[in-house]
Amino acid sequence: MSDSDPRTSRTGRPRSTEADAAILEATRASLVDLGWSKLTMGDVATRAGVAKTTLYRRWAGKNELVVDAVAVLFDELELPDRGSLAADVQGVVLQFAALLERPETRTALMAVVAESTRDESLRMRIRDSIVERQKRLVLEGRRRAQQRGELPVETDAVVANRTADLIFDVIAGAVVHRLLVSAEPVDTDWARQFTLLLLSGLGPGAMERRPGS
Amino acid sequence: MSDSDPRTSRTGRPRSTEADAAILEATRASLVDLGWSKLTMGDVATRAGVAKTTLYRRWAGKNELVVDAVAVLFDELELPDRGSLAADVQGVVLQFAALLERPETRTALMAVVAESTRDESLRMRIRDSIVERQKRLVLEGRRRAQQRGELPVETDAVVANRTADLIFDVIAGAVVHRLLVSAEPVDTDWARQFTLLLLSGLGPGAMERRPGS
DNA sequence: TCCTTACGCTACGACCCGTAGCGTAACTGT
DNA sequence: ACAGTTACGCTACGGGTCGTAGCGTAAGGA
Repeated sequence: MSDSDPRTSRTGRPRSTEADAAILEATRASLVDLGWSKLTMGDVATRAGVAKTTLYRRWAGKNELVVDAVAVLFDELELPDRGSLAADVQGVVLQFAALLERPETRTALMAVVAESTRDESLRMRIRDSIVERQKRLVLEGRRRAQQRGELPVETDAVVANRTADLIFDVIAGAVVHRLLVSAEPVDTDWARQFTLLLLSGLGPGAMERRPGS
Repeated sequence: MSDSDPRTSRTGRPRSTEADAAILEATRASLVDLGWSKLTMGDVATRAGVAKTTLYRRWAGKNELVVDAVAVLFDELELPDRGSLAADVQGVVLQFAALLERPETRTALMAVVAESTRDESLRMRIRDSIVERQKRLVLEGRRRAQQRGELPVETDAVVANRTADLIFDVIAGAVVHRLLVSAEPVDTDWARQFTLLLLSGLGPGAMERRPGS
């Protein structure tokens, strides 16, 4: 976020929160219409009904602005209890795919990641506002599976954390790659096949001990 | 590639192949130094010792140029027989990771993918010059595993193809996500853990029937 | 009321874009 | 050898975006 700690500045005119919202909304809209490369600060300012200088007072540039504009979209991901680990995984895969189908998300995510390869602070910004926030889904899903007895209870906290990171990268990575690189759809069939692979692996006999549905 | 079919134009001065190579090389260099957003056609031309107009005679713009400049990097991936499916997977994961560690690759791949979300022809260009070409690794690895008896021989060709696509997305996606989004290293430990997950899954008892290290 | 900060607006030099026009270079067929 | 054809390097151009500075005004706090 554009650091707006109320304790830092108590005096003077406060920053307009409506402007903040309008700018982020305008950024997403502009992203849909123009795409990343043709998105300009001037255009966003016009759409938001705000002066261009106001944008630069809050964000250093295009990168930071877009990260903030898109980060909130990921918060809508949820993990309703579907009764089994397989169903939960499949559900979150389809949800994540639906999120990435939205033009502002797919465009912005990849573009910002691309830019972050040369910008350490931007990379951390992405990590904090997007990646770390969504690991909650993995942790929640695993917790439930353990309660159901579908997964062994991890004793070593370090190993447990590493495993959660791994699973997160595998799920998110596979969906992103399928959708944005391979350019193929993520439908129910694919989600089911992927879930099966994730739970059972492709080792010998994997296809025979298939978990429920 | 910049369509250079020798049959189309037999007469006149031929296009300089040295210039082609110099331009692609200069593009990669500029990508390393400046990153995607600050890379300009003029800069590439200067580095290549070529007129800017020459670039536009061969490529429509930045996107197409960068795709061609980076595509060849992926061809260096190989799959030497390491004796087991697990070892083969682990090997290709590390190789792919090493490729993505190179600044020109990581920057370019993500940037071009981002741009492709709004450009159908660019998406196809990526699919053909990068994605499809590298599926050979999956097919080769599975063929070997089947010969060793590690995997069942697929009878249905359609299913077999779908599975190959899935595996490709999972492997490539996980590595890309780990490196570029989560911004964590892909080392031997991670590769081993990932391989174990891919082969055995995370279902009940998966960790006990681990395949040969 | 004074102080402080945010806002909208305008203007600016710097840079990059993509194209046009020109003269020259390289290769081909007769 | 010569004309025909295509690629090249170079220069110049209008159009657009960048990021900043300066100004007067608006909105809160002491």
